[in-house]
Amino acid sequence: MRDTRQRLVQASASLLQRQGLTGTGIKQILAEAGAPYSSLYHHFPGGKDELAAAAIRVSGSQYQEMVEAVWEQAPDAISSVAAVFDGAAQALESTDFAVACPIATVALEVAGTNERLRLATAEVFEAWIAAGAARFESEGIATEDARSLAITLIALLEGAFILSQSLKDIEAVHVAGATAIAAAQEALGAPTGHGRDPTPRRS
Amino acid sequence: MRDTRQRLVQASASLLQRQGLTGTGIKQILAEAGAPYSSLYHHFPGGKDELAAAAIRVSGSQYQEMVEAVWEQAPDAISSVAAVFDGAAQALESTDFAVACPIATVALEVAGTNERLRLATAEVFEAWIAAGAARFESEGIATEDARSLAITLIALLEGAFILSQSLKDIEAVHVAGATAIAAAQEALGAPTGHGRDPTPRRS
DNA sequence: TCACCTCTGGATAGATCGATCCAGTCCCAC
DNA sequence: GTGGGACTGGATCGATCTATCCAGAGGTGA
Repeated sequence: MRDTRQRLVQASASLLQRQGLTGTGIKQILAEAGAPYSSLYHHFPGGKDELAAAAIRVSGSQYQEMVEAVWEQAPDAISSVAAVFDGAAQALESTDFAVACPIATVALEVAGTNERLRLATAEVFEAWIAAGAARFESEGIATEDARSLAITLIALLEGAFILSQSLKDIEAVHVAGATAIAAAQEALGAPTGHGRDPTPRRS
Repeated sequence: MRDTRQRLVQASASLLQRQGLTGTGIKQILAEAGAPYSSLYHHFPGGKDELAAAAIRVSGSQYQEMVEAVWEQAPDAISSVAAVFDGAAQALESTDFAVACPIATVALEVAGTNERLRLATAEVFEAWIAAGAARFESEGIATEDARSLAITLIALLEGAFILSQSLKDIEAVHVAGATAIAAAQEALGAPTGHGRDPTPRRS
């Protein structure tokens, strides 16, 4: 078994997303990965922290790749924004609100308590912002506006995830998606006509 | 000491905000509150869960009151939105990014693992949404649009908190605040002139 | 004063936490 | 085949976790 390291990282990523850092025990990770203690400390001498840092970075870039794949299937930037929020809503529903942001829970947990892991989450968010900003720049939006738009969209998505997961209702994701589309349209200088119903119902 | 119960709730609220649920131990709460084990289980026979539920509800309504106080000091709705985001940014900076949303960390932690506490966080968010919607309705916005606007603003604030706390930078709160103002202006049917610089710099 | 109830004080139980340890297995180079 | 590094298996450690337990302090009403 050469992929023990990879299984440890994937098991950690999955459990961290659902239970957070302090809510996930080493034994649980080992059980899910089917690995003994010694494998963990062989591959990650730094223990839980080092494993969690790797899991954060891996799941962060996996999520980014998934979003980019969705993005590229839409014909234009506005449709891409809509597709990302629709996809997020669908993922929430089909997993009973278990699958949302892979790192948000951990990010909040470690922000004031674990500088090493805080930096790992910051790297992921900064990569997401940079990727989004690059997309919007290529649409002709000025550099600073592109960055601001990317931040706005990520904030809307993250905030909607919190509300949707707590309320067990995808309403917030749809509402935030409509706002995201409006913000993108304005930044792109598009006509003010709304592409979507701005007041979706509660599900 | 008749206020032991209250001290327990306040200590829990403070620690839960900063460390989350599983990151906060009973002993730490008792130490901060200056209370023995038996007091906790006397006032909260349900143990940690019951105490946490009380803390979530109390800190949720305290935060709501604080936001409403800021809201009412501004001359109009748009200024109120700006004041809330400015106040949030100031609170983050002055506490080294420790004080943001009182319940977001716990909300994400318990969403899929603890139904009782999930319901407590859902109550708080629903109360915030209802309060915001009522404000916007009184400004002449249609019921459903008012609710959607409230959800959008809360999502923007929560998402910006995650980014700001992880990146240790208030940029996201300022950017989200600008988007929130634009969304409120559009819902209010205001002229499309922007009240604020839409592309704030990084701090 | 005495009985009673609320609340406090702190020891302790039983489980689980992250981490360490070392013997053993596997595989590749030589 | 044989030596050696990479990796696994699992017992075990001390700390910490939540929760329970009961004796006692303090105030109140009869």
